[in-house]
Amino acid sequence: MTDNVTITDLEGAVLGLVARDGPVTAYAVMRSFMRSPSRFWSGSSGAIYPLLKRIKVRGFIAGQSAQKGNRNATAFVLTTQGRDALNAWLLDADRAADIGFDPLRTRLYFLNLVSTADRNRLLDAVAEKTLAAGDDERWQDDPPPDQHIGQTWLANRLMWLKTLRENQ
Amino acid sequence: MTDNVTITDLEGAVLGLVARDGPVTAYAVMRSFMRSPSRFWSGSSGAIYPLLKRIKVRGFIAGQSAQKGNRNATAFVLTTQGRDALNAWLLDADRAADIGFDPLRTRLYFLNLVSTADRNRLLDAVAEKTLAAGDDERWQDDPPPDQHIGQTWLANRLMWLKTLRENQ
DNA sequence: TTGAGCATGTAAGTTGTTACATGATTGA
DNA sequence: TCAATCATGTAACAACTTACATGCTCAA
Repeated sequence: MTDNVTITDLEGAVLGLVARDGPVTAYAVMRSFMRSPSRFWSGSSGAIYPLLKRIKVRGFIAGQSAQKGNRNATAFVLTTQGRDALNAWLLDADRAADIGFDPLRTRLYFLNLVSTADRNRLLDAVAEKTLAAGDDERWQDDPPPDQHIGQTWLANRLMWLKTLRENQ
Repeated sequence: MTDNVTITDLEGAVLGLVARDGPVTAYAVMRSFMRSPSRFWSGSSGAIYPLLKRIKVRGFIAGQSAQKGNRNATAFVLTTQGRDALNAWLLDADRAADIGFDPLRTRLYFLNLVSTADRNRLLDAVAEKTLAAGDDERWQDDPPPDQHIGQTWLANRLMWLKTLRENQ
């Protein structure tokens, strides 16, 4: 695909970070993903550095020299083409409406293979961890509008867990 | 990792299908994933066939000859080791409690980069598609206990969408 | 008899993981 | 001064996607 408009979700999220956090170094991008509470966004250097190189070649970001003390680093900024690609990804309703990957939902489809006791133990453990996640620094660190996203998501998930637990 | 206990989520879901649907052919497993409403579970033959070979080598499934008319096929069944691996994956509370990948949630973190009008248009479009998904055959096909999972999930998601839309 | 769908794969390429390497900087 | 962490990568490997190939079966 030499499409030059289609990007992956990881690439979209990276462009979003570059757009939002201004000139950012590769390391800063990496840390942002590592701080994510989701394992899906591992943010390993082996994923981020080649990705950055990739989207730079495609013309979505540009590197500018960013001296920090005695050592020179490269900070990335969004280009006009990058802005277009980001917008297209961001407002793609088809992709945004997808149900994605949910490790609990996936397991639920097979959970009648274990005893009711095991099933309930799992649901209770997940509920406890979800509740505890609200106090996790990774959810607390975000600035106000972002923090709201995480908190409403968690609150909603707890409601779903309650529904699942009640309906046997 | 020659761990022989750790499996990926796709491998776990495949083991779950084999356990639940009894002796199944590779093609039947593939179709199950293709019927999934989530793009995450693409179920391409290039993913399923090598995976099946992989977990057979690891001793999690066994193939038995399943004649179908004039043509001979292989149907897979779960082994005792496969059952152990499935159980470990299924009841792993740490992994089950992860928030996974949510294409809407991911976009929300960057949605203040676009106009309020664009943001609202996206949320409305996603809400509409989510509502329509409930009538989708892929959500309707499932047998009673499974269908319930999908329907409560969708209902809950609509509530979250309403919350997001109301809070500006 | 022919096209749709059943059924089973493989090859090439892309993307990601894990693990390693290297060196600078900084606070205790 | 020394450990942590900043900072930037790469190499080997694993897993997945896309595209293709092949042949069977069955209903119209």
